[in-house]
Amino acid sequence: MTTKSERTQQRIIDAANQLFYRKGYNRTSFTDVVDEAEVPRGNIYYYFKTKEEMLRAVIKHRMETTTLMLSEWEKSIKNPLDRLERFVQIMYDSTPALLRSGCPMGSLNVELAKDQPELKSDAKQLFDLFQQWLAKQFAQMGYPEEARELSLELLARGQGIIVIAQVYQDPGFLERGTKEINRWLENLDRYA
Amino acid sequence: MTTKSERTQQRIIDAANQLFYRKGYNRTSFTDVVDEAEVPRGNIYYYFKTKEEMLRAVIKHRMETTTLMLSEWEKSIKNPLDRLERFVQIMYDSTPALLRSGCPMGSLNVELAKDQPELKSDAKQLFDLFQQWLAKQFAQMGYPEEARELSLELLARGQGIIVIAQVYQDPGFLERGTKEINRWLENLDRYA
DNA sequence: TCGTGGTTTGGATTATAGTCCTAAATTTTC
DNA sequence: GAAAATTTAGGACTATAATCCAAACCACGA
Repeated sequence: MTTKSERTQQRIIDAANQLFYRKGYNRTSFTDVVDEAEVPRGNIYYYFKTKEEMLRAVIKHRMETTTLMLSEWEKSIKNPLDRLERFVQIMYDSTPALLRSGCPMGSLNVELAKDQPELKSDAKQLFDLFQQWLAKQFAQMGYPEEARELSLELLARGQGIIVIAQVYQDPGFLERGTKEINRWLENLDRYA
Repeated sequence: MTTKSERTQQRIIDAANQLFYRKGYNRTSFTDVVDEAEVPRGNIYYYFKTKEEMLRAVIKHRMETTTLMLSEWEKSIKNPLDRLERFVQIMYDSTPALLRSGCPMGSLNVELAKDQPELKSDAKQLFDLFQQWLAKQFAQMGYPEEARELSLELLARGQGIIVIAQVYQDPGFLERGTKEINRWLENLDRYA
């Protein structure tokens, strides 16, 4: 059972998570978070002394939900190809959000890579998490040597497609892009 | 011959251009620009009343230098394949800057796409400029129908590679990525 | 019941950002 | 070379951000 205080903290994290995604980390103010979470102004400092602390909590939260998601995929999907395609599918499923705010992981990293090295290294963990999971799938598919490189290539393809789809507000590009990735994955699987 | 005032304005634009790239638009303050350009605090407002105006001037400046660069490539390089590969080469040549601050065009668009729609549409022009030039080359190469799609795909590949190379601080990934793009372009050319 | 630690408030405080103003200096124009 | 326009210069002003504080509140065990 969760205490009221825990629930408040979670509300703050959820609000910050959303705002950091929609507005970016630097353009999100404490006031924004306080309003969104419906927490009285001063109270937020009881939970997070600084904005950086808040970001770390948000990243931790994303790490947890992502870890859960990936392990569920691993449990419910037996075939590595299908798992990789499941990954591609969340891209497609998230079209509206991606067109509006870009990739939550990519845009955060791009933002923090500018001049905020400590925070950047925190955000990078999110990439690591996906990268390692993807590499595992490629390895199981029959590419143990190339697994890391293939996982990076898959991530790069995803990032590129999302950036362009967002710039041109073009859901079709995202759709064609994900289909093309699937073709590539299926070929890899076939000739493994 | 340029007047002193014109040179001052240019110094401001250059300083802002660099800072927007290195620190991002939102995290760059007037104070930063003033310091970098070595212009007295109040003077900058004689040239740019608002920060947005300054960004627009920076984008205009980038548009001009890019236009010049592309038209010079067009003049000095006859073959569309070679022109496309010249484009890929600036990516490779810019490795240190890309690892530090990402793609100047991509990161600006990603930043402004969050919640700053008017500025975003200005930044998009930079993509349009490259996109149209690239499409022209693909058309000349023998793909008039697919030119736009191919140009978007080339841009997407570039963006993806840069993001991943930056996240992992991996110049090798950038090098392998650009080589792979060249292979792709050469195949397109061969079977046009 | 009381008190003590955790929690809640809202406003106060400080820093920084963006913007404006006005007077002096300089350049341009006649 | 004087008047007019442009440019310089530094500080003042306002808004907004992050952060802090101290009093009030509440829950629960002694």
